[in-house]
This record gives sequence, C-alpha cells and structure tokens, in this order.
Amino acid sequence: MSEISKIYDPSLVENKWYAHWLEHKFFHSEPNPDKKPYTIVIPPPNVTGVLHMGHMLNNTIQDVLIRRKRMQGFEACWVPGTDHASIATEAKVVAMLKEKGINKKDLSREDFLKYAWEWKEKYGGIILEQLKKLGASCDWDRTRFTMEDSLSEAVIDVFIDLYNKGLIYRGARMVNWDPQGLTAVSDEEVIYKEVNSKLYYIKYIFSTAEKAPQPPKGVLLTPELNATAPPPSGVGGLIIATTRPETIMADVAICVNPNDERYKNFIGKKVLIPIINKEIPIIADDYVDAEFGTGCLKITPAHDINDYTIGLKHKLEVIDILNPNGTLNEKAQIYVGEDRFVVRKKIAKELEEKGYLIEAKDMVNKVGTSERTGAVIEPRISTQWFCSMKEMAKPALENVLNGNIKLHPNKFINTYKHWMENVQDWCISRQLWWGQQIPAWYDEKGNYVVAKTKEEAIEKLRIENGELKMEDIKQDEDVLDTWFSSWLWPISVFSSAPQPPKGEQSLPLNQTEKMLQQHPLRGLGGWDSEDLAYYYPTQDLVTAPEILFFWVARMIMAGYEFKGELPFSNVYLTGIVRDKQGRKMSKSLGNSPDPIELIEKYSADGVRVGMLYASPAGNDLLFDEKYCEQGRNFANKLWNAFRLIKGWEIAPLPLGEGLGVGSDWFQNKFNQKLAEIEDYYDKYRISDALKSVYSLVWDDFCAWYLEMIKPEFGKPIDKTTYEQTIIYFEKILKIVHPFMPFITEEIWHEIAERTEKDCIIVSQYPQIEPFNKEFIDYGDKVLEIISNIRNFRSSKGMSPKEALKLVAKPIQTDILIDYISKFDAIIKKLGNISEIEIAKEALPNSNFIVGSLEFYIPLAGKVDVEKEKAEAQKEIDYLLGFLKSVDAKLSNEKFVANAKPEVLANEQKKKADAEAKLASLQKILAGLK
RNA sequence: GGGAGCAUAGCUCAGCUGGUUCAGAGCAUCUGCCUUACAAGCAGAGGGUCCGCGGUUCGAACCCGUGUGCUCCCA
Repeated sequence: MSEISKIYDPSLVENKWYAHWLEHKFFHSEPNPDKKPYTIVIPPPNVTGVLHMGHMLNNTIQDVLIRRKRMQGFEACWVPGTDHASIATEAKVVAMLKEKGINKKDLSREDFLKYAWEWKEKYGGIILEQLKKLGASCDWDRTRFTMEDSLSEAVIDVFIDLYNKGLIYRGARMVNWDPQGLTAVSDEEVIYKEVNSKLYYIKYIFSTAEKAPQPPKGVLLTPELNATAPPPSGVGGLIIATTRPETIMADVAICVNPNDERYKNFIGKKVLIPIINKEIPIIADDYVDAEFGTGCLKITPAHDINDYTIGLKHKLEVIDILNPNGTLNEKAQIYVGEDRFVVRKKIAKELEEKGYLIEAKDMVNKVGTSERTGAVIEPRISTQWFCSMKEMAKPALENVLNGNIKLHPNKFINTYKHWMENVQDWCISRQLWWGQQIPAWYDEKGNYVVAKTKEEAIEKLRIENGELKMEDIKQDEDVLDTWFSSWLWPISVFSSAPQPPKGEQSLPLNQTEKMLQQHPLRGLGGWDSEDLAYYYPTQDLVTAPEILFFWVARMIMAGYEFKGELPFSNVYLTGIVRDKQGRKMSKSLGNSPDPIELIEKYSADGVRVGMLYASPAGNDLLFDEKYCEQGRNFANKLWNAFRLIKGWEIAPLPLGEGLGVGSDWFQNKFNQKLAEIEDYYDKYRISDALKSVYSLVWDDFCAWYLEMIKPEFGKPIDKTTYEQTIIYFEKILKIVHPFMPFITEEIWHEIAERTEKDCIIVSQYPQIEPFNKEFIDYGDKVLEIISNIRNFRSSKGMSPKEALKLVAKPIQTDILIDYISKFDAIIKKLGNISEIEIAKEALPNSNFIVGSLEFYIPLAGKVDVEKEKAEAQKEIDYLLGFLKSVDAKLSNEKFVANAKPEVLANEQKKKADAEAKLASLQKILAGLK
C-alpha cells in the first residue's frame, strides 16, 4: 500500500487524462440515429477574452451536464466557439496599431481587417485553451467562430431575409452614441452612473417682436420669473432649468405643461435663445412636469430622447450641433470645434456674464456611459439599421410562458416577460469594420438595395438607372451588431457550409466578398444540414442572467423565426460570481483570483467542486478560496478510500460475520441517494446534487460503509465483500465523475485492469434500483445508536479502545429490536461493544433513547449519581413540555375535527410514546436515589 | 418614479402542499484524539426572537397585510 501517496497529486493526473480523452475522441460527436442527441452550445466567449470566474462556473456546469448525459447513453455534443466581439476586438486592434505607430484612419478597410485577423489568430481564443485546463469536454472539432465564412453567410442571409420580410428597415433614430468609440451602442450597453452636476437656471427673454405677455390675474410667478433682473434690463423672459447649457443652440422650442396656470398665457408666444438670439416658440405638452425646475423645459430634439419624441409630435426641426466625436459643429454657431464638456463650462460663464444665468444648483443625476469605452453617451440622431422586434417577440414570449422553454430558476420569467412585452426595435448597425458588413449597396444618389453580392445589387439598381457602372456603387460601411451573429448560434454552428482550411482565415479579403466567391447563393436553405437536423433543437443552455435579453431572448426569436422551433428547452441561469464582500468580480477592482492559478493550487477537480458547492440554484456566488480547499479535500478523501480498498489482501474467507447486512444497508442507501441526486439534476439544482454526492461519498460510503466492512489491520478481506465493494466504489466514481472528471478517471484505471478505451468518461451511468425505505430508516437508527455509544464514551472521557457492554430495553414494541440483532456485528465493531443484551427487566439506568428503545451501558462503579439524576430530570422536563403541547392539540375539538387522519394518528402515537418514555424515566430517577 | 426579488446559526444556504420529537446542511468555532485509508483526517459539542408588527388558522419559518433593511431590472 505504501507505494501510493497519502496525498493525491493532481498534477500527474489531469493533463494525462485530458490528452487521453482527446486522443480517443471521447468528446467528439457525430449524428447517430441509434442514440438520442443531447446538445449544448457554449455561450461563445469574446475572442479577446481570458477566462474569469464567471466562465469557470458557467463552463463547469455545462461540463457536468454533458458528462452525465454522455454516460447516460445520449449522443452528447457540446459545441465550443467564440464570438468576434466587434467593439472590443476593434478597440484592441486599434490600440495594438497605435502602439506600432499606425493610425486606423490611415488604413484601408482591407488592411485593417488583415491586421485584425492576424490579431485574432495570434491572441484570440486563449480562453478555449484555458477551458481545457478546467476539463471541459467540448467537441473541439466543432469549434466555431461567429465571423468564419459559414456563420457570416448565415448572418447575411438572415439580414436579407428579414429585410425582404419588411422586418429590417433603415431609419433616422435617436441612438446612444459613443463619441469615443465613434459608434452607436445599444440601450443595454449603456451604464448609468450617478454624477455630481449642476442644474443651470437660464433666462430666455421674450422676442422683441412680442409684447411681453403677463400671467393670468392672481397667479404669481416666482420672483425670478418676474424677469426684472437686468440685463437685458427690463426685458421679460422665461427661465428654464437644464443640466446641459451647451445644447441651447440646438433648442427649437420651450415647452410648458398646458395645465400650468403660471404659463397659460405664454403658449404660442416666442422667446430668444440667449447669446445666439434665435427665436423659438413656446409650446405646451403634458410631458412637462410642472414641479421640476421652473416648469419650463427647453426642447432640444437632436440631443435628448424625450425632446426628440416631443419634437416628432410637434413637428419641430432637428438641429444637431455635435460632431460624431462630441465637439460642436458649425450649426452651433459658437464654440465650433470645442468639446461639449469644455463648452458647458465656457457657456455657463458667458451666460453668467451676460446676465442670462440666474442660478446654478448642485444636483446628482444619472449619466449614461458606454460599457465599452466608458465615454459619456450622447443621444444622437443618426441613420441606422433596425430590426423590428414586436412580431418576433410574440412566439418568444408565448413559449416561455407556456413552459415549452423553461428558465431555471423560473423567477426570471418575470423579468423576461417584462422585457418582451415592452420590446424595442433593435439597432443592429455598428460604425465599425470588424464584423459582417451590411449587404446594402448605394448608388451615387443615395438610392440603395439590399443584395447578397455586388453583382446582384447592381442589377437591382439598374432597374432605376440602366447606366449605372460597377464602380458607381458602394457597400454600406457599417457592420452588424455582434449579437446579430450570436442570436443564430444554436442554428449556425450546425450549418453544413464548408469551413475554410486551417490557417486561411487570415486572408486579407473582405470577408463577405470572399465568402460569396466561394459559395453559390444558398439562402436560408443552407440550413438543412444533417447535423442541424440531428442536433437542433438543442437541450440545455447555461448562461448568465445579464444576457437573458441580449442573447437568450433573441436566440429564442431566431429559433422560431428561422427554424419554426425553439432553440433549446432549458435555460439554466447561473449566479454572478462575487467576492466575499459581495462585490462583483472585475478586473478593475482586482478582486478576482486567476482561475488558472486556482487550478494549479487546488486541481481542476477541486476548483470545480468548490465553485459548485458555493453556488445555490439561481443565487449569486460569494466566492471564497475556502471552497476550493474543500473541493481539494474531497478529492483527497476519495483518493484515500481508493488507497484503503486497493491495499486489501483478498482471501477465500467466508463472509464476515453479520457484515452482509452492511452491504445491504449501503446498497439501499446508495439507491435512495441516487434517486435524490437524479431528482436534483432534473430540477437543475446542480449544487444540491453535488452536496448529495458529497455526503454519499464522505458519510455513507467512507464513514459508515467502509468502516463496517473494513478488516482488522493486517488481515485479509473475504472475496465476496471485496468484490461487492468494488462494484459500489465504481458506481460512486461514476456519479462523482461529472463533477470531478480527472481523479475519477485515474482511480477507475487504478482500481481494476482496464483497456485504454475502457474509460469512466464513456462508462454507463448507474441506474436507480428499488430500495427498501424501512431498511434504510432503521439502519439509520442503528447508526444513531452507535453515535450515542461514541458520545457516551466521549462524555465520560473514556478511550474508544475500551470495550463496553450494551443493554437495550424496549419501552414500547419497536421493530428496531430486530434491526439490532441484524446489525449486531456492526454495532459491536463500530461501537466497540463486547456484548449486547436485551433486558427483560426494567433497567437500573438509561443512558440514551433511540426510537422506542432505551439503552444502558453498565460501568463498573464510578457512576455520578447526581449527574445522572440531573440528566434524567432534564429529559423528563422536556417530555412534560412536549406532552403538554401534544395534549393541547388532541384536546382541541377543532383540531380533531379538521386535521387529516394521518396527522391525528401521528399525534396520538407521539402522545403514547412520550408517556411511555416518561414513565420509564421516572422509574429510573426513583431508582437513582 | 415603476417593477421584481430577498431577509432562517458567525458565514453561505436548504426547508416542497401549513402538521414527523422540525428549526436543518456545509463551512467556521470549541473539546478530545498523530486509533495503520485519509490531521487535506477521526470522534464529539455548542450555536437560532426563522427581520419587526399585525392578521388568517385548531396549528405559521411557510399563507395575507404592513413596516424596516438589502439586491436587481426598467425609466
């Protein structure tokens, strides 16, 4: 035995088995009509990403699910891959070029993409390599990337299809503009932050063309509204409150609430914008909150989403005074070319100097910032492509509400429903180069068509203009939102379009064009591959609640829109990994451990167990390295069970006396626990399943079963018990395997002679067999007796080596007495009991009670009478109190009338048991005098 | 401002349809053990106003109302 280390060393094991699994293609899946498919598509991590704790959790769960199903005989397929992450990747490439002294502006699109592909080949997908360290059993042969040819083709086809259906349109819309990234970002990519700012009160004087109007009689304006303050001296005006004085040049109206008595008489009159003296009307709209600020709202449609809406309603002009980079343009007339925040300070000063600024109050408001660049978002009117969501949202909502697609935990249905009922159209264009270029083509006049190729486009455009030449048309500069690729993921990863040969992905060609050269027009019909037919719909999706709408909802929409079917049946939403203090783990806080270092320290098995142990279903996970330590310890426990069993010498002995009952007990216990574990899996309570596995291994198998059957040191074990133990141990290893793939594979090969292909990863998962609940329950009571014996010894300060005699006496009829004789040898062995006597007479004393039996351990002399009396009295007091509460129930007419019969019967039994125990204890107490 | 969720042991959480001697698990803490598989271990122990208040009920950790505190989503 001594040649096996006392401490399990994962470093020698993990890489070895991962390579072995790969070599034998155990992760690889092909459509197999004899098996049911079980499919998971990975939430594609960003190509620029590195593994963080969230990925660890998420991918551990996926691996647990896929490994179990593989062992259960499903054709298990876990498809890995990455997405191209337009904004993040382009930002990285731009930064990389900058370091080389290259400015993106100086590059052609083609050259830029060449650099981008080079970057992707070199650095992209590190995360997939890291997943291998975790033990992820992905089918790496199926690794996909959202910008590879066939997936890009799917994106373009879908765009064209939706355009033809009228679900994609081009429109001027208010978008969230990132002035640093120079792109529009979606609502979900805007993070609102509280900032300290100022609310500026600015006076707009009445136009000279107007006679200053007066409020109705009896209505008093606030003093400052009396507009007497010079300069411009003596001129009346209205005072507005704004946080953005730099946008006043873009104002097109002043708006008041029509019910606001103070301003009723002003509606329809005109005022002048300070400094530039432009005349604008005073209009009325319910939107205005009379309580906020002064009750007068300046309307700046180009720079505020609400103002934009009001502008549309009142058919007001839109004046955009900002350049894409956030500086003022010539429409502003003043401060042209200066940044908006610089202008804010300068204009406030100028307004003050000229007497227009009445007051500047400090306030806290929320400002949108870009998730990607951190820049303050500018609401901006721009021409973008939109995807209409309302129709697609209908089946996506319906099929979640009716349970065709289940969310785990289902509390997320509320959020989902809320989103889907208030769904907004999706802005799908991004002002970037890295991504699928929008297949829209423009002639010189700005007419456009949507077409898959330039040739097709020119044909369409020539219907209007027969003279058009190839060089006269231009493709839309923008690319599609990355989610517009990801939403097709469960479909597109199974498309049959050929993948480019390895190493060719870095071709410097425009990807869309290159793709089109290679493939004939295939349309959506390209999605009829054998793989797609077999694997789609997939079964389970595991992802973070943060992208429930971004990604999950859209995949569901795409599933119904393009396949007429759901993309997956279950969505498991993991918690967010936080640190001990509950803060979300992030790079900027530096509170996240390096997952790879954790794996090196605690083993992949240990970290996997640690992550799952700490992650209750649907709750966030407060990560602590302690959990990984617990996982590592668990691996060591399993290892030592292996050492023990491996070390036994087998002899052709008869079955150990009475020990067969231990085997029966474990057999039953195992099946009961397995049923519990499987039930947890069915409910997607993975953490609870692990906890049951943990206690099955540690408590039931190691602490009880192995101790029951363990031969005395140096003695051999009988063959039957040994063989049975190996069967149990192998079953246990299989159940542990999804959680701890490496150590279980290692022991699997060490515990018995096996061929290279006979691996636990492809072994058959245990089936639940019937179990005898009575046997388990009474067996557990026997274990309770043993615990009581140990406790007795411990409380008396006696050594476990000192053998004791045990006397049992039934208080009432209890079949536990039969189990005591069945487990006789086990009680003697684990309790170190020399003799068990069933007393007929009343006991001289009682040391503990289990079930309806009382137990006495006679000690030669040395009984602390006072202590025994106190203990007996304590027990009597408790029973009296207990009896009182039971009697209260039973003497309550309403209880007797209303309670279910089994509840009533139970109460009566409780009463009878308690009374008998009480009588016995009182007798003992009397005897102690 | 609108919506959702949570509150149980020092920590993280179970606790199903209200009723089992029902207040539980793991970790942490404490006590005793280097007992030949495992000190990364073994044998034990202590620890709770089930957030407060009110109600429904024969009976409430569980159902209803309300207050407080925290979290998330939307505006």
